[in-house]
Amino acid sequence: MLIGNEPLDLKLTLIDSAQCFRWTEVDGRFGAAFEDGPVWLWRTEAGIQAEGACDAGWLRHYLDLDRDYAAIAAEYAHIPAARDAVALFPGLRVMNQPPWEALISFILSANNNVTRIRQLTDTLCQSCGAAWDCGGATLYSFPTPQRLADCTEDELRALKVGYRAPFLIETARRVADGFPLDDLCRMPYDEAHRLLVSLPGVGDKVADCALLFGCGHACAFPVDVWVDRLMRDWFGVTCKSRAALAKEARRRLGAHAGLMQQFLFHAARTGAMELRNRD
DNA sequence: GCCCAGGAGATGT
DNA sequence: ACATCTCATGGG
Repeated sequence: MLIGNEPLDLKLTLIDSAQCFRWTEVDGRFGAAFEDGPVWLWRTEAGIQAEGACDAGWLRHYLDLDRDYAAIAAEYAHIPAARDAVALFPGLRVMNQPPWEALISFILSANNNVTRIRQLTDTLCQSCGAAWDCGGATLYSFPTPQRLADCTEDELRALKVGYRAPFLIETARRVADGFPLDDLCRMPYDEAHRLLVSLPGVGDKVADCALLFGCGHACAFPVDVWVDRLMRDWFGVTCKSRAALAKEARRRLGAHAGLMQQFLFHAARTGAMELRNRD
C-alpha cells in the first residue's frame, strides 16, 4: 500500500537517528512489530510503501509525514548552525511513537550508548513482547505496561538493564495503574513535563525525549552530552545546568525547537558538523 | 585497561 | 539552587 511520497529517509529516520531503537532492516525493507502485528516499510519509485498491521493514517502520523519540513527549514534559515544541519539531512523526520514506547526506550537510554540501547531494547522486546513470525525474520512487539509491571527485578537484571531495572518496573506499574500517558499530548508542555519527571528513572532529559518522540511536543528540547556540547560550541550558549540550557534553547528556537534538536544532535553525533570544543 | 555513553537519584553544601 | 557521587554494562 502506498502511503505517501514525501521526503523521508527510512534508514536515517527509523534507525540511524537514534530516536527509536527497534526497527530492523531486511533486504532494503524496514520492519517492526506493533500491537496488532508486524509492519514493513520500503520506498519505491512511486513513494513510500507499507504492508502489515496498520492503516495509512496511523503510519503517516507515526512518520510525521503530514508536517511541512520545508516550512520548518525556512523558519530556521536565519540561524546558521540550524540551517546547515537541516540541509545536511533531507529526509530526517521526528517520529510520533507510541508514548509508552518512547518513555521506556529513553529510560533505557540513560547513561548508555546507542548501540547498547538498541541491544537492550531488542532483548526486552524478545523477552517480554509478542513474537510475530515473518518468514525468515521474527519481529517482537514492545512489551505492554502490564507485562513489564509483572517482571521481577532479577528478571530484568538478567537482561542486563542493570540499575535501570527498578525504574522500569515502577514506571510500568504507575502507567498500568492509570498514569495519563495518552493525555500528555493534549497538555501544555510544562504540565506534561512536570508529570513525566515524577516517574522513577525519568529526569528532565528523558521526559523531553518522551514528549518530543512520543507526545507530539515539538518544542521539547532534550539535552544530552552531545546537545550540551553543540549548544555551547555552535550557539555560544553558556549555561551552567542542562535544564537552563534546554530552557534557553526553547526560548531561542521556539515552537519547533525539538525538531531542530534532532537535526543538530545527529550532525554532532555523526561528526557531519565539527565540534571544536569537547569540554 | 581506560574512558565514554541521548542521565537519574541521593546526598551534601 | 548548585556540585559531586554512585549506579551496571559494554562499546570503542
